[in-house]
This record gives sequence, C-alpha cells and structure tokens, in this order.
Amino acid sequence: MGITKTEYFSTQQNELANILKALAHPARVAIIDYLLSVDACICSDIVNELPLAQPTISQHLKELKNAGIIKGSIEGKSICYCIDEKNIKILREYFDSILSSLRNNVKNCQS
Amino acid sequence: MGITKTEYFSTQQNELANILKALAHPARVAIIDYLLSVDACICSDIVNELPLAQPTISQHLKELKNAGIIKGSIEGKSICYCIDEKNIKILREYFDSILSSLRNNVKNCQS
DNA sequence: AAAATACATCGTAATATTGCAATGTAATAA
DNA sequence: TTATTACATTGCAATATTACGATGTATTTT
Repeated sequence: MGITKTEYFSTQQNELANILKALAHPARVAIIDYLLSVDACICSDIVNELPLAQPTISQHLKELKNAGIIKGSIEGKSICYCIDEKNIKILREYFDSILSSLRNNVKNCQS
Repeated sequence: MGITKTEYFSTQQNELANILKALAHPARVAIIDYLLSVDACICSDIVNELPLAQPTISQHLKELKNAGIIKGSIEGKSICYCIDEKNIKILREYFDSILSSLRNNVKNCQS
C-alpha cells in the first residue's frame, strides 16, 4: 500500500525511522559529504556540485531540514546551510546503544 | 520519478544509503528493538509481537537481511534471526566521523 | 501418508518517492 | 525600474514501497 502504519509503533520508533529516512538516499548522503568538506553552507554551490537539477536539490535540502539534520540561515539573497549536530548525536547514540546491547547478549544464532 | 539516480553517486554513498534505508521504517526499527530485547532469534515470535501480517514481517526481515543488519540461520523448521554487528558498526562509525568532523569546523551558520 | 507448523513468494492495490520543467518569490544589481 | 540571482513551490510522470490475501515449500508431528 505504500502507507506506513505509524500508529502501530511508538513515537520513538517513528521519530528514529524519520531521521534515518532523511539520510537514506545517496543524494542526501552526498549533500552531507559536501557540507562536511566545506565546513558549512553555500547553498547554490550544492547545485553546482551535484548532478541534479535545482528543484531536486531544493527538495532534498527540505527533507534534511525537516528531519533536523541540517539547518539553514538566510544571508541576503542566499541561504547558508550547515549540519545540525543534535540529531546526528541521537543517531550515533542509537547505534552505540545497539552495540552495547549486543555485547551483553547471552544467546546468539549462527556460530 | 521514484527512480534514484544511483549512477551519479559514489559506491560508498549508495551503500550507506542502502543500509540506512533498511532501517528507515518504524516496523524495522521495532524488529531491531525486539531482537535486542530477546538477545536473539525466534522468528515467528516477531509476527506475534508486531501488529503486522506474516508476509509483511517476512518482507521486512528480508530487507534487513539483504542490508546486512540481521542474519538468520535455519533451525529445523524455524529460522533464528539475530542482529549482524558489522553494518551497525559501519553506521556508528559514520555518525561518529560526522561529529568528529564538525568539531574541527571553522565556519558555521546560525549563531 | 496426512496434517500442522514455519516460513517465503506472488500478485495486487494504495500510497510514497524521485526528478524535473515551469513558474513563483524575494533580494540584490544594474 | 528592470534585470538578475537564489532559491522555493507546483504539477506531473515514472518508479518504489508498504501491506496483505492467497498460495507455495520444506520440515516436523501425528
């Protein structure tokens, strides 16, 4: 159906899935890569850097922003984007907690 | 178009996006949560635990397995699933590297 | 052997995502 | 004021995802 039954799951599970979904596209991973390489910002530069049309980049940036992975500030007629640390930390802590939990495992399958 | 232009991006970017995509759904996050709580395995238990039909769970498990997030071993007539540490480590390292990179940032936008 | 259990696969309907051309908006430059 | 620049939004076509009933397969139980 293409419709996710979000009401069946916890708020935490839905929020985590939403943050992960924002990063689950190579173009958006590439945007993060680029943002890291230039420290911060320069929005139209992303359009020049990636082989995608401007409306497509704009859409990807919107999704990253809505998920709280990047933030943008208006600077005259252009918009400066940079990575928002907060949700990245949440993700690192999530995967860290999975690994910690695995270390305490008693049972396991496959040798 | 719904078609991702994977050829425009690096192998690393595509692989990372694929692993993240496997986790970018609340049902699959819930499956991971459950697998962690029971240490490992018991496949049909997941069907009983989550409010989704058996073919739907089966499909989600397949995606998690294809992405290398879980692994399953046949045990008689049932299949034992557990979390595969390898790609979880890759994800933690990815987010860790983003945070390290941010610490060295010179420029920034928004106070 | 027949039934039951434990999944996987197929087919399909509903919805979501991706990408872009066309167009809109707001700020700056000429 | 009229460009021009820098985006955002709209609308649409192509494709992907989600969910499940029906059905298939393999193993175990009876």
